Amino acid sequence: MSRFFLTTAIDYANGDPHLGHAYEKMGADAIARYRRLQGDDVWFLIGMDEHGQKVAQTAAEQGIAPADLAESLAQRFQAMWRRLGITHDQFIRTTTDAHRSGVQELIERIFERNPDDFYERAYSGWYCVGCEAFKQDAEIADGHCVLHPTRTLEWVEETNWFFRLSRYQQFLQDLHRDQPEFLQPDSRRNEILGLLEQGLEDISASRARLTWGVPFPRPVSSGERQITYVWFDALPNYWTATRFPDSRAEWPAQLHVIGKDITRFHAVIWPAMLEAAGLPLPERVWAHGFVQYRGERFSKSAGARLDLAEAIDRFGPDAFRYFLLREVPWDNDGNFSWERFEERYTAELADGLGNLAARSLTMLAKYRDGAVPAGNATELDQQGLAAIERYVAAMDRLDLRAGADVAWELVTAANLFVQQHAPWSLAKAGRNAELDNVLGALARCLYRLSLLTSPFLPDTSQVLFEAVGASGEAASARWDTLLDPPVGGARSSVPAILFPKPETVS
RNA sequence: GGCAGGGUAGCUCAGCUGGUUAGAGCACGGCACUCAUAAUGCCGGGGUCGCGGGUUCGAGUCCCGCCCCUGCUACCA
Repeated sequence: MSRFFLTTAIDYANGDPHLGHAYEKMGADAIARYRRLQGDDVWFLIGMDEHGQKVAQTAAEQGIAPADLAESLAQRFQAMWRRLGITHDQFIRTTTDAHRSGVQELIERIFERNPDDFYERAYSGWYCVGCEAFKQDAEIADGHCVLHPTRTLEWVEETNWFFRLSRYQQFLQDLHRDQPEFLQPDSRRNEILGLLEQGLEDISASRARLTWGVPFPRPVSSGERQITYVWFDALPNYWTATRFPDSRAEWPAQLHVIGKDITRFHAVIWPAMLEAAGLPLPERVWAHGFVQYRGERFSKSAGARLDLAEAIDRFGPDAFRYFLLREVPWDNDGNFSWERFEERYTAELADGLGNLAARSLTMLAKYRDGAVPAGNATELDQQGLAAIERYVAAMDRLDLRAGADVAWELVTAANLFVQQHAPWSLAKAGRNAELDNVLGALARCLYRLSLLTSPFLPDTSQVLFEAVGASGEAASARWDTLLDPPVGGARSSVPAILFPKPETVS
């Protein structure tokens, strides 16, 4: 049994959870569930980034304290993750004392081990008083902040702490060249290699004008105390999480699941920080793509057009998880559309897995009164074992879609198996031994499917598991039971329809 | 602009080092079956493989040019 510590990006406490947030959590959760099935000792970390000027501003607009805004959003995010069946073990919040002290400790470690890595330097730029933040060229139009066109931008200089990121260029180039598995998929790795070719600039580690964040542990030479800038506040959460009193996480993490937009921070800045602090690097960073809606990326505004809670309610959390993980490739962008959702729901869930379960379990009830016969191994068992191998290969390389594909190929194989053996004919002819073989094989196949589908359809998986007469939790079943599912002699039952057709619903 | 990756059936995509009539799933049309959520199985229609050249006995697969799409091009979480 090996440890598997995985994380997702912490979500910014500046708005409600939307499809983009949910997609990442569902994918990471599928991986967590798969690793547990494999017998790993999993620790799954999720959380929220609650500092920064935007949070302070949004809170001010709402007339509440930043801490209250963070608290209310943390509740909303956690409620959403419960609704989706996300099985995280820890929910970190960057405003907690443990995180704040952890950040300061990490910074001190760098000061101690590599004193030259932090230095004071003037940072200058166009400062918008309305935003209380420095603006980049892209955010400036006609010499004014695009969000506050009536205000005047000021050219401001401040002295703050810088981190000597440039010193780690060679280290990072070696890392990405020698360990291609560190950052996946390859498309993202290539981008980072290209970026590194251009050379690295040092980055701010503190800011004078920030108000809402972790105090930087050392003052600048003028004596002023500043606030830790985003990189050194947010990224360390993966490490500080392991130091919470109630955490069983152990550094380093095996996997960071992130969105492709923050690849650079995780593939460049974070490894450099860890190296500077003398800490081991995470084993792997996976940058997933985005779910698009009518060709546009999900964001706060797009979230308003597709309400996440309503989308989940339409077919339920299992179907929602399944659809997104099967429709959107985990290494690239994909599209969300109700048309595709309905197609997949009908073809794959209702007519595919759902109907296979219904016909198999009904025949067990009708012909054997629910007593699952042992029977001999059949070609369906062979196909099941072959599917398991391909499933493991796909899931181990984090190809969630391919993993689901394998499970549904087994569904197709089982339907063909039923058609070819026509159990109804065997029953009429009184060919009982043959009928036992067929029904036993179907029960074992459903057992296998219940485990293979559990990362995608956790609730349905459990229903299926119990329906074939297995006892306990599908989620904690031993993986080796897939070789010879322990259902012979068990009592099966016919559950309610797993995936009702839309017209049946209303 | 530079770098990277793509443009293959209505849709989503496979097609390794060039080689028999270009494949899968979904959708669509017909047939069979009845255990099942009119579900399942079988058969079938459907593609100038972005455009134009070139190399070759032979190119979706290699080379050149062009068109289009996507990503990256650092202080946004």
